[in-house]
Amino acid sequence: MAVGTKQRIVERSAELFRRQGFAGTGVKQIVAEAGAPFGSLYHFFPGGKEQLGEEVIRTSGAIYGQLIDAFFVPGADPVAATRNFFAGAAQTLRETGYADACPIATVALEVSSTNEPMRQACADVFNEWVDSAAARLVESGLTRKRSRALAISMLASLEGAFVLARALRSTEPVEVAGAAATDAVREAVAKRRARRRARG
Amino acid sequence: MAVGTKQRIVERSAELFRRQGFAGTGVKQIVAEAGAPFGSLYHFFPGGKEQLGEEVIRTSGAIYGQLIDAFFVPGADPVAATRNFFAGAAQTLRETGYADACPIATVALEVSSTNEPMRQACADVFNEWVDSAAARLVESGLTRKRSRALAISMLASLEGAFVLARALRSTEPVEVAGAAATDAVREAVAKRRARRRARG
DNA sequence: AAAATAATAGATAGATCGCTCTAGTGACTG
DNA sequence: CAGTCACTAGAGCGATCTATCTATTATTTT
Repeated sequence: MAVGTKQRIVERSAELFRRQGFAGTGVKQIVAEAGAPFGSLYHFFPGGKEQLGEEVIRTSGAIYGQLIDAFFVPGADPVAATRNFFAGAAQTLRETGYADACPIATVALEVSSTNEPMRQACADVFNEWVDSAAARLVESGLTRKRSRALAISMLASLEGAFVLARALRSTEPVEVAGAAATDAVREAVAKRRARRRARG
Repeated sequence: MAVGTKQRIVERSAELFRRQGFAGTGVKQIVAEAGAPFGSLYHFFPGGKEQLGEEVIRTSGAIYGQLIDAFFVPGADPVAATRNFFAGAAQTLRETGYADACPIATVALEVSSTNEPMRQACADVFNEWVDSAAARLVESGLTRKRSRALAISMLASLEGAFVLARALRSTEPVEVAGAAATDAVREAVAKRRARRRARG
């Protein structure tokens, strides 16, 4: 087979979950769109829909984490990275008819108060993203504390902009939030440089 | 009756939708928790679950809009308002076990690609919030353009912080995003004052 | 080649979904 | 006092939900 059945199931589920949510997506729809036999879903995921959901969150989270890493390359300018990342997110939104934004946010809000294993999976993914982005900011000379705060602030801006953009069918929130995030990174880096100059 | 059946249905639905989503909440659960007869739901909402959902979004949106207005009072300091609003949001999160954040964000992400009337309702609510907050920033001396951008940026930060906070079960994102938003408002107001001094 | 394992295939169970329907109650109104 | 209308009350319908079950076909191992 070209692409494994399990992988097709996970990929289709990821698309459907992010667009219409976890509860709003039926297993019948998943196997139908994945071109997979119904029995195969429970062969690969004995834990049923919940196990599939958790695996989809972690897989999608890892892929999106790689996307973040691709922009925030070690040694590169974090200001440009921030600007480019938000611009890319806006472009993806337009190209997919405002469907593909954050791969896990829709599910995260659904399960945070109702499903502990899946909530934990979302939390792990968010923590990985924050830690990864913060690590790059540390490399740019910011303190650990400042880097973490900036990474959280940027991610929050991005996630919130996605919520607004999808509902409003406009990329304006992503562009505005991107500009604000870029400014924040620029100022943080500039302050750090100024402090170093004063000391050195 | 102390509180009307229709109102009880809307209030319970609002709580359930924001916590477990629209698709994840059954009409049987709503009437059971509202202590309402099943038939009454379809008496008050002939359009069924979708009509109820749309009304819940608009009602909850209006209530939360009043909350925003209560902080951003005309003539008051927008910097303090921003700080206090985020602090209040963090407190509510803690007090409700990270359940009550934005009243419509969960539903907004679920329906944005699947249900046009409900998506439009969410869009209307978000636009009202932005316009309302932006109007107060204009009164603080900012340009219309700058006010709108700042309002969108603040709302995006808040919404995204809610997503992270609920999944991580921590108010850190709300506190960090609140500090960043407060800084942004302070700087915007300061710049405006500086420009006025230079001209005057 | 035989045996064991992996994956496919789909019928079907049992519960729950949103919703319709009829019947009944209680409070105003002519 | 009869009639009307808003609301209550819940049985039950067809559809759909997740999950299990048996049976069959590929693939790998011995």
